[in-house]
Amino acid sequence: MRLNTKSRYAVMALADMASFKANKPISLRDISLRQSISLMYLEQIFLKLKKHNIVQSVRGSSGGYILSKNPNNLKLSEIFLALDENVKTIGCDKDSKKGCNGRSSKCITHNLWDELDLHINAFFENKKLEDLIRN
Amino acid sequence: MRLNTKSRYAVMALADMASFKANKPISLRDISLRQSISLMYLEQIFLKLKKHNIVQSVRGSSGGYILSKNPNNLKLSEIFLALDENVKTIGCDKDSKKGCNGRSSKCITHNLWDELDLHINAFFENKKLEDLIRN
DNA sequence: TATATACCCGACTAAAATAGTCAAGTTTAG
DNA sequence: CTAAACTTGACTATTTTAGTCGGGTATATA
Repeated sequence: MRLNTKSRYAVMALADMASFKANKPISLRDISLRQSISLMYLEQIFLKLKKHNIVQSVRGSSGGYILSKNPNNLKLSEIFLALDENVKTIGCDKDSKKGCNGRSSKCITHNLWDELDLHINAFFENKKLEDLIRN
Repeated sequence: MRLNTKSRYAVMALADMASFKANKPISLRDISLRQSISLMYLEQIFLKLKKHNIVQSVRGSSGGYILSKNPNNLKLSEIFLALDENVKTIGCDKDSKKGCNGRSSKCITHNLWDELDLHINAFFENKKLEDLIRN
């Protein structure tokens, strides 16, 4: 798998929004300042979050973003999915039916990576955004 | 975290050795052919495995490698450790006391990555090489 | 003893991924 | 009307990955 800064910052930014509980839209500029994340990078991240309907945008002056869901109802797995990061371990090509590593059948470790994926995805399936800010 | 081909190939190669159960040392050339892994790359991998005493080498003609332990006693976590891959999620700098992301205190998602590490490490702690070949 | 086989090991490199930046917008509150 | 804030695609430097290369050393066996 591959957890990069995009995923990490996305979770940080959303946790920031959730803990802030503003009635107003929250601007990326504010999140940028509070969480020490580059504004331009946040824009890139929120574009994806918006496309996956995790946040909604309000344009114009005094605009910003608001969470589409209640934090106790937003699974972390949804966030990773939005960033094309749906926790895939490097390993065998899941799509091709052709087997692994140029071989004609499944490789000896194939099932292992499948299990690992399940294990990790289960972790993120069971974590809600709310869990991060309760503490 | 970061699972790369080195870790993956290491597990494949060791599983190959375990399933072969030769009394003779097994040459990298044989493993290379059976598992479709470059010989030169295997050499690099086995160097590390040897340093961590996961395998032992027999030099010279008709030499090769033998497993140092019984496969039912070799945890996958040991293999990853040998390859400097002791499952670290990208995230906050664990060593520095200085907090995360240039901030003076722990970031809002700090505990999350700690938990994830534990979750993944537990998976590899509980898996033995034997588990891969029984099936 | 010759020699082929196989381990040993550091240095190097091409390709891919990451972590952003930049530029040029559009929308809308005040 | 203008400043704040979102929108979007393209671009790029740096780092990491996934190996290769080359020149060893050791030893079983013929």
